[in-house]
Amino acid sequence: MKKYDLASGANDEGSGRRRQILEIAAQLFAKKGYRGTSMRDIGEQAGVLGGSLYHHIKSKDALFVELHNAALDAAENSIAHAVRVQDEPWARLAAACAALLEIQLAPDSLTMPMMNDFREVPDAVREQLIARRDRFEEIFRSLVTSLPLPPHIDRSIYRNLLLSQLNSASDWYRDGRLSPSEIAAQIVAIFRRE
Amino acid sequence: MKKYDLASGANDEGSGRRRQILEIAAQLFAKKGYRGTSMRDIGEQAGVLGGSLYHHIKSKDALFVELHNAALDAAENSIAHAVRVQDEPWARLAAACAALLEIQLAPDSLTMPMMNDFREVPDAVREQLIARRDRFEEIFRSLVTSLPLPPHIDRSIYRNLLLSQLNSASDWYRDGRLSPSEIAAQIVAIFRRE
DNA sequence: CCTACCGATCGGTAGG
DNA sequence: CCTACCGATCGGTAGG
Repeated sequence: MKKYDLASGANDEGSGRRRQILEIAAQLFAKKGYRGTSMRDIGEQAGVLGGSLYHHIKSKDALFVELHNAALDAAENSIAHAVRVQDEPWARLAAACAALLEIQLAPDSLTMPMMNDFREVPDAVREQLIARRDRFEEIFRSLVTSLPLPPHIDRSIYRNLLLSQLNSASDWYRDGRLSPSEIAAQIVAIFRRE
Repeated sequence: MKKYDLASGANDEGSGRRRQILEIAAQLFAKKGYRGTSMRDIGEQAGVLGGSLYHHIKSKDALFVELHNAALDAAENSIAHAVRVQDEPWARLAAACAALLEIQLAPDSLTMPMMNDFREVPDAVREQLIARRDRFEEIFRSLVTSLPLPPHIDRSIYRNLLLSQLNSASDWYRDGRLSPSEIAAQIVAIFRRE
């Protein structure tokens, strides 16, 4: 328990510093990727040398996994809350998409690096990431199952297409034009096919 | 001219070897990413030491850019050919999607690494990649412009969604179940909204 | 294509 | 949190 609880801890002084470091790391990982971000980069942003970070974290790998899990935890909570107040299947899906996109597209958020760049990560890390992501995707499996879709639509493909849509939105999104929830509305309008 | 012509060259002996190295590099970059692939990795697959590769290529950066451009050249050619025999706007889009997916999902192809992991690449490389990709996307801009879409659909968003769909298909695609063209049909069925 | 090497950078640690 | 360092690995090169 509280394995991925970034907000609080037994020791408030140490935890504030730790959380600050996690936020910096999340931003750098999101911007430069796992391999493109060195511990010295993170230290520089935090105002310390790279080696000093190891007082707060165990390893670069563990840091990355923790951030990834925290992001998915936050997304799950936000989605569960958004879906709870909706009854109609399409409305539930729309609420989930908007909640996820809101998190994915938030700048400077702890929850940004829900990454797809599983390629550049060590094997041991990738296994953990994939296991967590698979659990996360269960939410969408269930939401898609409830949808009244024509029989010629493959729901497995449909779900994967929808998820990759939501995950890669940050690749092309530039804020100013449309808000995350407007993007979500466009996605659902397409996927709703009406 | 013939800057990205991987198939032929003035010297057939040297070119065969070079092409082999490019194919190996493409597979490794696609699997492990730019930073996750070392010149020594590529050399190992080719049966030589890393340093020996520099007889055939100028630098890792140049190699990566060349592969990326070659992939987009091949995709453009394939798409242009597939679209040419179609008249109806939706049929043209469907043909383009199928052609692109066929390339994206082909295993062990030179043309695989049409990547999204622009994050982990040096700035100078990323600029070239993005410039080439923007040119590539013009095809889809034109295809989407011709589509009879309801007015509440934003065509810019629509195009980005479609492209990110096609680009990230390789993340979740597992062959055996559906063929690339069947995936393309599913995508178009959704985006066609009918 | 290899030997032999370069300067740089990496994740991480000991000891204070 | 720093100093000082480790072994490993990186892209790349000279010279043959």
